[in-house]
Amino acid sequence: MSDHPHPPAIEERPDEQPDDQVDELLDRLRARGERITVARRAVLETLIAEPDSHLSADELAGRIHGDHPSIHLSTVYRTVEFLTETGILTEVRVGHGPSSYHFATDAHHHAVCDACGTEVALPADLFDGVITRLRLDHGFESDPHHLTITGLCADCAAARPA
Amino acid sequence: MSDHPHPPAIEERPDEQPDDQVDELLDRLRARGERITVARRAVLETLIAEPDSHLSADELAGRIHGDHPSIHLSTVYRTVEFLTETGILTEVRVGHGPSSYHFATDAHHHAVCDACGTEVALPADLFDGVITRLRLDHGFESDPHHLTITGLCADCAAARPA
DNA sequence: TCGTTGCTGCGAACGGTTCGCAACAGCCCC
DNA sequence: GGGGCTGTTGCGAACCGTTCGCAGCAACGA
Repeated sequence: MSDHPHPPAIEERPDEQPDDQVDELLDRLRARGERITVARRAVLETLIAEPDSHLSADELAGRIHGDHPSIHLSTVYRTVEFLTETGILTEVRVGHGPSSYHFATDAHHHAVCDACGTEVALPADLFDGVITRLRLDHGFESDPHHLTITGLCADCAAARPA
Repeated sequence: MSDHPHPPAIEERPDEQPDDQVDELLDRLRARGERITVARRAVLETLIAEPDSHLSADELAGRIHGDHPSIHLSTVYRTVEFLTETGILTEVRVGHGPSSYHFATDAHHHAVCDACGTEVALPADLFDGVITRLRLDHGFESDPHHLTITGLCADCAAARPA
């Protein structure tokens, strides 16, 4: 796999066609000696088709079933696990629910509401100070691109009586 | 301690006997009109007996079974849920494993290692800047006392090839 | 085109947690 | 201190997200 737990992001090319983006990612896999399979292509295509969403394995499988009814949920799990290890995807764990996945290019943090599950995207530099202190004081290495913090979103905080 | 949605911490009295601390917490429940039951007392006693640990529902049940073999695991789940809602306990979710619980008095954050699951306790003020920015920029209210951040602990970061 | 090897489909199993229900136990009131 | 109301418990089954084992298949190099 990689020589770094958090590989460099792929280049952003907003002018590129979705298919080209998928091919580019697949080329990266091929270059590493990984196999290109229908399931891997399908997962990438599905995520590229909904750029800003965070899909769970189950949601991915549901969408993929339209074009590829034979791709099994467990294959989706194995595929997202593989793509996460490879550094192409990032796993986001929200509360008690299922994990969801998005492209690792999409560098940002998340605030997840404990009450309603809403996710708020946060700027990538928000935790810079904290991460530096963690490293210096505790030797702890945090992924500077994908952290999740919990609390109450504006709506739920307002609705909740102090 | 604060004006935020999470209830005020109970007072710390290190000179107090464990039993007195339990009684004090139970008095708080009684004052709210909640019932005092064997299970609730047992959970509080067990957690007070191991002040710095973070026990899962299963671990709690295991310890409680020594004195109270009839207290069922599902009762422990319901009890910690109740005590968390009441503000006496805090739930800490680490990685893919089970939730664990500790007293809400014990204000600190956690860094959890993605690789080995080690928890590092972090100073309570570490996230102050981040929390302020979250509130001002996103209306998001985070619990300033109990956040969890993930990454690699010093050992695992060192063991992992660059 | 063939052989190797890794991926997939399938279903069963897993771990953590929740649920429904009848029996029980706290607490209030007399 | 004896009811009675009502919330809590014990129990087991169910649930949900996820993982696993295995046989068959398919991607890729030769």
